Amino acid sequence: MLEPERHQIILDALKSKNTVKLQELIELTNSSESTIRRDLIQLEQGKFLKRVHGGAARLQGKLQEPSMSEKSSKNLQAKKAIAQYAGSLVEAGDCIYLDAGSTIFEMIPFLPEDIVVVTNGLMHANELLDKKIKTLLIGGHCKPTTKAMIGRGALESLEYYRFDKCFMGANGVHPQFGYTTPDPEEAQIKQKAISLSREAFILADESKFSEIAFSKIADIHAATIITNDLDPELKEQFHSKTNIKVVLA
Amino acid sequence: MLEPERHQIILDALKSKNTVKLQELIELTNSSESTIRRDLIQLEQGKFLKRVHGGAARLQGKLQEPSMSEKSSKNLQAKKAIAQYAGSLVEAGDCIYLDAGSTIFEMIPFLPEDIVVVTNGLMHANELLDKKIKTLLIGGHCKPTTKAMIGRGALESLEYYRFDKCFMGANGVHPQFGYTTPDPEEAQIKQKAISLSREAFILADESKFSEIAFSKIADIHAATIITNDLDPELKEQFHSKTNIKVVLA
DNA sequence: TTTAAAATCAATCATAAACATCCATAAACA
DNA sequence: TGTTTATGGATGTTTATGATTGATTTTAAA
Repeated sequence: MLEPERHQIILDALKSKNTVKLQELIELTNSSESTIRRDLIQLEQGKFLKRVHGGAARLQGKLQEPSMSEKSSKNLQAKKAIAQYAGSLVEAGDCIYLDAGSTIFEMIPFLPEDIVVVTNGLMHANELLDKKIKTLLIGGHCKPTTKAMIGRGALESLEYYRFDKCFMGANGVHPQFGYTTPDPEEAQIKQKAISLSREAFILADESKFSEIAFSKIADIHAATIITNDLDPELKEQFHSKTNIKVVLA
Repeated sequence: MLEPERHQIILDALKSKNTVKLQELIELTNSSESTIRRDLIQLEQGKFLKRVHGGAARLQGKLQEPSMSEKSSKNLQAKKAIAQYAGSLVEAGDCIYLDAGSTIFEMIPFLPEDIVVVTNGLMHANELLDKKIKTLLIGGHCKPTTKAMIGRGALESLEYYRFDKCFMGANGVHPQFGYTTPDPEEAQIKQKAISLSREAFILADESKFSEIAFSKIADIHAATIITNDLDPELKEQFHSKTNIKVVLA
């Protein structure tokens, strides 16, 4: 078994639980104790986990802000369905904003070619260019974890644009403040982009969102949530109490 | 079996899984161990995959650069020597500008960590982030071919910055207008960045540049050309007629 | 709290696999 | 024809791995 394979198995094991025992990893990978130990040392040096007596523990920081590659392996099926539906909403000639995030990333294959896209996602811009789509990237400071453009420069760059539609990942909505993004700078960008757009769409690939979670967005702007599996009762609550529409992909 | 065919098989194998063993590739392609090894070295240089002990692994940030990777490995050798020298000129604490281009791209591994980099290259920003370097990307329109940021927005983004040093690719110098970049917008960015920098360095990986080619830059700003193999006579002409310095890597 | 047993750890070593390098051959090229 | 290029094999060298050793930590009983 190759080293990256083992490392992936170890990291995957830490996704479901907070800690993992050395013996478990030995069985999972069919490797010797020595090898696992060496792997753990490497992964700890790379700041992927913390070694503890008897095994390894997940890092706190990584949990709050999972990287795009980790997220993209999860729920890919549901994500794609939602992304495809969202992509179908974009019409030729549109000028749209795409938020930096793994769910939005999945939209790109389903976009029509004859549009203009503004984004703050480095990876997104790269993918869009490969799809021959006219792409503008807002400037600013690059966030290492999510490869998203943030900061004062990014906010100012946004000022120049107006969008027909904007598409946001749902993970950025906070119950109290309107966003769950750990980074307030990234949240600012989201909010600004929504305010510059005629229509706002939020892609929720996991149905574990609550009514209150979106209330702040509703205050700011009319928005539509696109999801795949929503409790009908919750959906009714949305309709009656907020100006947020909910559609199923 | 032809080389492009093998390369495609290798890359296809990595599409379905994260890693592939050398032995698998030998069977898949009916080639020898040596050949596969050479292929993997090439593909790694082209940033298509990462070589690991026992085989190859898919790159995490799946940013691929078909335009840059097609360069021959010969040029790459000379390019790296120049890039390494250029990188050694950067000191901790510097704020530098990196032009979008394959030569400049090679500098990145040789940069110290404790610096701030502003760039207009999408791929450059991605690579810099992976090297834990604080990175700012100027906004604007993304050019599909070179993945460079250009246009009005990019120019305006630049206004905010001042650089200790800037590094430019030599292919952008025009005999008459000072630049050979086919795209005048890209040339504008170069010129602007140079004017914002205390020192300007031009990396010439091919010695087929002429005196006149740099005259316009000399008019604008003092600059240093870094190259590997320069005709001594030509070098003398530079010294006597322009304010451009020439150094060998 | 002290002590002993068990578990886990770090360090070392031998081995087999993988590696880079070199060289010979054959094909493509000029 | 001579030259370059791609390939496959042979070579020592390096690396990853698993086992072994003794040191350290945890656990639990006295």
